[in-house]
Amino acid sequence: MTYTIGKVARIAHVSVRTLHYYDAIGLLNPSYETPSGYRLYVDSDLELLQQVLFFRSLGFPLGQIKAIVQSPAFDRRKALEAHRTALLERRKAVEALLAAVGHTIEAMDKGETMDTTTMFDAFDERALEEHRTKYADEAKQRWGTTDAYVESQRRTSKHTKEDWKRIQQEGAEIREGLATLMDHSPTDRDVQTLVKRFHEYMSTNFYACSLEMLSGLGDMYVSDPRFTATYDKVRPGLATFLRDAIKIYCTGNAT
Amino acid sequence: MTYTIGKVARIAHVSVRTLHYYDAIGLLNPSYETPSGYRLYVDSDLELLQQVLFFRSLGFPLGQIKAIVQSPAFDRRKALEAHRTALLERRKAVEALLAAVGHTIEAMDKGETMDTTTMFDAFDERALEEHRTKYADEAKQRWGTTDAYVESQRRTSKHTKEDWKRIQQEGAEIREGLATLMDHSPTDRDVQTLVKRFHEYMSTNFYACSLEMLSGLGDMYVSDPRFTATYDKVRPGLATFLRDAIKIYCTGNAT
DNA sequence: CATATACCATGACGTTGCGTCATAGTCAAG
DNA sequence: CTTGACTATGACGCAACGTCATGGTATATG
Repeated sequence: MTYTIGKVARIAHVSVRTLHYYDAIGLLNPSYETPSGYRLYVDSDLELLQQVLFFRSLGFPLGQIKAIVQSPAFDRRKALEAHRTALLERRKAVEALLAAVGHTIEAMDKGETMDTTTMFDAFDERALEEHRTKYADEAKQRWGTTDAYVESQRRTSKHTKEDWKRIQQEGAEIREGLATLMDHSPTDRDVQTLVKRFHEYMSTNFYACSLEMLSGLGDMYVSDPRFTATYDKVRPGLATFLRDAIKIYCTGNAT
Repeated sequence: MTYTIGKVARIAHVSVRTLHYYDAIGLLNPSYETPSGYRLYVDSDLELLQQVLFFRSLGFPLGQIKAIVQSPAFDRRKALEAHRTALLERRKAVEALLAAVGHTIEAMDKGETMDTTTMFDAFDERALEEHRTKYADEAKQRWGTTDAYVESQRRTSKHTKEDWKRIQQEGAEIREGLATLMDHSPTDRDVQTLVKRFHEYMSTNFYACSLEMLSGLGDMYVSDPRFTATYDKVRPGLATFLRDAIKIYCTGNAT
């Protein structure tokens, strides 16, 4: 019993184009063809197609499916586990996006409007939020408390629209100040004074910031593109400069 | 102050190619260019780029980003909500894949091997599982019990490798039998006898199957491509035929 | 001032899995 | 013999760039 391409399409509920494509990429070549060049599929072809569709339904890319169905020795079990891992990562990625969108909506509720500057804020604030949560999690694990978390919640959620404008203003001032001092060494007295102000600024407006957290924040300014961009836009290299200055500040103030 | 494309790329941490692309699609056109055709970006361009990257980081497609950043009147809030909905769907899709992969791995553990026939089983079993769970959920909602679920778990998880071979064998027999009777009416006595056997087969080997559930199963054989393919491969039109026969069986046996 | 080097431009192909024409040959029925 | 249903190949389109390839430009240096 042989089937023309259209019949196969109807039986398996795929489009003719799909079968054309699978033939073209060598995933499923019909066993026979008529003198006039029509594709003819047989039962074993249909079974192979079922397998293909099965793995497709699990989200495997066609390239892998080809490897899986065409070599019986292929370790399907391992492929499935690996695929599961990949899917878990995909889910994590989507969840990160969801969190980001959620934070943005929140930020909009606070600011009501969305001009250029609040944009930046929302952008940076997301990174900041992640940083804080990360530390809060670690703190929770180490000390079994959620105090830091609770406290920080209190601090950022109480800000009014006016507050935000002021906070953002002061942040810009600090950045500008640092930018004009970039020709000096990060150890420079004036620079260190600004870092101190930055530390207080963070602690006052965002969340109680230990020296350790501040240090981590400095690293993030260099490693997280969201922050780096904001700082480097004021003056290229500013992010790195601030991180170095923070490191020195933290070392100098360590108990 | 103007920036060449390379500088912008470094500041914003994107590739030159990306800026080329954004220029090409009209998402971000530099404000000036040198006599020799070099792109020159100004500060306002950088700010626009920041906005673009912001929305990109939320997972928006560039086409939408273009609309968002280029018309100030655009309702960003609504766009965000809509995007959130889309992300939720994406997460659901990934989770469905994860469940499917999980089921397959389980099925492999049961069968230890993965020949052609167990493949089908895993394929169909997934659909079956979804159907059962759906009904279990509804049952839970209606009667506040999880009995159906628990019972089915007991029923399917107790099968040995031998059992599965037998079950699969009987399933094939029923399908074959129905296929040879397809020229008759679905109301035919022999057909109805086979449907009864099918009902018992399902109840014995899978889960207690009320007439209502059986009827739903019949619908699924036509609407869910995973089942339809399995049945139509035996003989095209078999899925529909079985559904019709099931309907009649259910009507005839209704209390 | 000529050259080496770093930076810029445009063009085009590759990626993933098909959908969607466009053009043209083939087959069975009336 | 015509018509309509079906088939074939070929090629563009989509999303968001990465990655050459080819060639002009700006700048620092010997």
